[in-house]
Amino acid sequence: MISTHNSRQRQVILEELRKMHTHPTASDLYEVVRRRLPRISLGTVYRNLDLLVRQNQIRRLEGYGAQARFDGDLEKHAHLRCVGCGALTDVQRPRATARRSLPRAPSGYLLLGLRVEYAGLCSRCRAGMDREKLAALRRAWK
Amino acid sequence: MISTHNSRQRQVILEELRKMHTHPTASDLYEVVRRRLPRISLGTVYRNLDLLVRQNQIRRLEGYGAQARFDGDLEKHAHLRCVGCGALTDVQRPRATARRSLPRAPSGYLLLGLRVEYAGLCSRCRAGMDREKLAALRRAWK
DNA sequence: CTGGGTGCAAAGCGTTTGCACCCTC
DNA sequence: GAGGGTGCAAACGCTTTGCACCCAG
Repeated sequence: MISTHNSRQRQVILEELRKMHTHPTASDLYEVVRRRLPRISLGTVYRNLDLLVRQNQIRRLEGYGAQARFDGDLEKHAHLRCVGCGALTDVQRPRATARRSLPRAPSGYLLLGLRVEYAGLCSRCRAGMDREKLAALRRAWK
Repeated sequence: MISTHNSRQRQVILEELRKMHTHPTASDLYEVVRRRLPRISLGTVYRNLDLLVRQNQIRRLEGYGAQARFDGDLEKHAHLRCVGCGALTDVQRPRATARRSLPRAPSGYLLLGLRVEYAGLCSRCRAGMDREKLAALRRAWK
């Protein structure tokens, strides 16, 4: 991780992301950063998030849902996503899913690592869900 | 999975997806289906893929990269994604990442399951990559 | 004849990019 | 004064949607 000079905007983006534990989208973060830098543009937020990801200073979380989310915490942890509302929560990754649980790589491939994401329902989404729909969800994830 | 009547278009989309093992995007599939139904529209492909996903007849694969990909194979398996070109390959999921490797759910949450995705480099992408970049990739996935 | 499904085109939405300007070194 | 970074707005790419039409039951 080559640490280059950070512009004021980049610095603030990084600080704010590290403070948040909600895995914000680019525009969530834009709203927060705007309180300190009222003239910043959304484009700048995107550009700097990209740069920070490339420098391994933050992580981009992709997966269900269209929008990318960002994580300022580089410590090893997994995410639990509510399949109802999309909320992301940090969880400890169980030992069983350690690095050695890699499969045999198909020929020619170099294996780098794995990503694990858990799926669940937060209490709110669980409450507002009828029996039938819940059963369908359980079946889909069986 | 309530099996309702499938329109001709939906039937062909499902058949063609099940034949393919490339985890096509919607427009990949559109091109293929078009050979059998020249007047079909991309919108119809999207609508039917959505419907089939909701009916648990196929799976939508999301993750790195903007485009969703679809999988007609419902058998339990994991995917290996080339971080260079985004290609997806099926891999057997090692036993270590079985259902029981679920973490303790945060309070209020109902855990449904987990998704595992492996990251790697296909031979082509590996070949065209300099030492430095490869080292950075290894670091990022360590 | 009725309703779900379709083709078409336009709109939507998150993200990227071209460009002129503006700092900082 | 040179070059990276910025604000702004337009463009982009994938996906969704409104609408009139069509066709099977």
